[in-house]
Amino acid sequence: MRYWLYKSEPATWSWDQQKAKGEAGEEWTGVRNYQARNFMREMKTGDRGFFYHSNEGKEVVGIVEVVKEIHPDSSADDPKWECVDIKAVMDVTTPVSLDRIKGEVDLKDMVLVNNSRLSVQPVKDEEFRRICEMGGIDPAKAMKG
DNA sequence: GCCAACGTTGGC
DNA sequence: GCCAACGTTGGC
Repeated sequence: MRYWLYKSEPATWSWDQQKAKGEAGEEWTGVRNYQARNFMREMKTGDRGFFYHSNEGKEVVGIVEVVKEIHPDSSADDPKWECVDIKAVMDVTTPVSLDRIKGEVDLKDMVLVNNSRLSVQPVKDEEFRRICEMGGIDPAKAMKG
């Protein structure tokens, strides 16, 4: 089981829209960056992740899970662009802002802090657990597959 | 709205 | 294959 973080501008695709897709989930379309795509290639069904609102909010708002592994991105005209499907699992009770994350010594090495432009990124187990705690949710529940 | 960081493109 | 020019992302 690995953990990830997915960024989305709420004006484009919000956590509410993701939740509305329910158990079936939705394709994580629109990634046009090799690094981000390659991370999606490593994802397995059941992997958990954070849903992060970029630009507006700048906070972790939800927990998601991979429901379909890598496949062509239906929104792309070039087949080299691929994506996974993810579904919403639960809300983060108290959204965890980028400011708070930057304020935590234990989280200073997060990709989110050091490479602000990468839209799909890996999260370490300890980092995932810490942010769950900061968000007021039980890490055991958020992290179980 | 600005701009730093990063990625991509294309001329040579 | 280098690198200047340009485009995009996303925090501030």
